[in-house]
Amino acid sequence: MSGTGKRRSQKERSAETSTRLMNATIDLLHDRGLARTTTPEIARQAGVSRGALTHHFTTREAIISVSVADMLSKTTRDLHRFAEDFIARGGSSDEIVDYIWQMMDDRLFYVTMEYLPEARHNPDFRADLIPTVRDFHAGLDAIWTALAARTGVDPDHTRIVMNATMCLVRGMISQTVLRPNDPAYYQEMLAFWKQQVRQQFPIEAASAQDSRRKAGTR
Amino acid sequence: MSGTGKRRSQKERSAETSTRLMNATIDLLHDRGLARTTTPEIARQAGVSRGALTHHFTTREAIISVSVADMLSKTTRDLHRFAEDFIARGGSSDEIVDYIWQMMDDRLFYVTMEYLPEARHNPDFRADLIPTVRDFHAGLDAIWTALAARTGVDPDHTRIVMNATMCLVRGMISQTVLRPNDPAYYQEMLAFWKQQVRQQFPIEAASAQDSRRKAGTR
DNA sequence: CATAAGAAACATGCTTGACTGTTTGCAAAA
DNA sequence: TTTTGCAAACAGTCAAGCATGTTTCTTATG
Repeated sequence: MSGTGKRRSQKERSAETSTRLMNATIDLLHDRGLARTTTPEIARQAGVSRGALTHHFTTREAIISVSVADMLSKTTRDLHRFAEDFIARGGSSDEIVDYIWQMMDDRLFYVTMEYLPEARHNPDFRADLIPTVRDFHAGLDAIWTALAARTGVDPDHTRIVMNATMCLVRGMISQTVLRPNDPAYYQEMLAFWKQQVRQQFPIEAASAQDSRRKAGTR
Repeated sequence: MSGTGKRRSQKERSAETSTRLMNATIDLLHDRGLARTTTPEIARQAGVSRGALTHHFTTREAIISVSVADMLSKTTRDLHRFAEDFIARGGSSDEIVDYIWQMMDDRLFYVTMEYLPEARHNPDFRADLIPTVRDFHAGLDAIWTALAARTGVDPDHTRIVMNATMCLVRGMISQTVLRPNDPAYYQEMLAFWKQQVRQQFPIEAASAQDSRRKAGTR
């Protein structure tokens, strides 16, 4: 695939196998659930032997934990990129809500729903995750803090709105499980929420001229 | 416990064993998670033999499905009782938010988080649950519809606020897994949300004299 | 009302299958 | 040649489902 030639260094081989295994793990978590994400299944999905898996990851819990942390840190990188861009051009609160929804709906929270119960009952697993989750929230903070500074809104209040937004979106994605195939329902709720958030940042007309939206809302 | 060698009818025996098994199942789901809710463990927790379990429930999936449905329908009954009372005395929107939070935080959504991933990947299991969930939402509707009628707010808009409230609370409970031991955080967010909801039902100061008990729902 | 037949509730043990962690074997890179 | 990356076989565990045995209740009948 991406191999520049036939000869690859050990590091290259190792890195590619690890990556394949981690990607396979996330794919399986998303597509088939944690219970069905077994080590033989991961190896099959990654196209390597189970021996290769045990060579790179000592235990099932380890590969899952590492894969999830990897996914989260990638998402955090994206988040920081978005934050930079958002700050540079002075984006709207609507955009933030849309971005968060897209991000969470694009596998992130579905995968989260898979490991969250395990994290609740397994202290080691939970301890592994918490630092990564903290980084992720720092990325979120960067965005909302910028919005707060620009609109002169109390940062503490902004943080509440931010967290409420995250919770709302989490709950919405949860609901898709038992209420699927109803995009209009979720778009309507998002529209309502965007309006609520707008009310929290009233002076936003400052940079109203560049209200070009990338993500079309309904 | 209660029956010390007393002669009980078959139906009584059967019913008690079933109940014990279903309660044990919910307890285990909450305390140890779906993966650890095995049939031997359920039997042990219920204080009956595994044979008794297989006698009453053909398969593991069955006992879990039935137990969850039972829990949901109990919650729905409570909800209807609350609705009746709420309508009778013309309660406030704050009360609804508090009630929902209490209800969800009191095991309901923790247990839900356990089976939701399974429901996502298992169509039979999901199909079993959907009708019960629909009943539950009907109970919710009863409350909010009463509030809408009293305050003269558009029912469709009210439904959006209701659903947003449910989603918010779901997301909040999800967050408790990786952000535990911070009740102030959640109370602050609830306070914010109660204020938002209040704004949606502005005329609420009116007294509760014109609330009729019978004519409301159904 | 006594009791025996039968049904329902419950208990115990066995079989199968699958998964996890480990060890041994082997080829390619260093 | 040594080390590293990977493959394949192995051993231990445990749950799920099933089948057969045992107790408790119900009821039909004399």
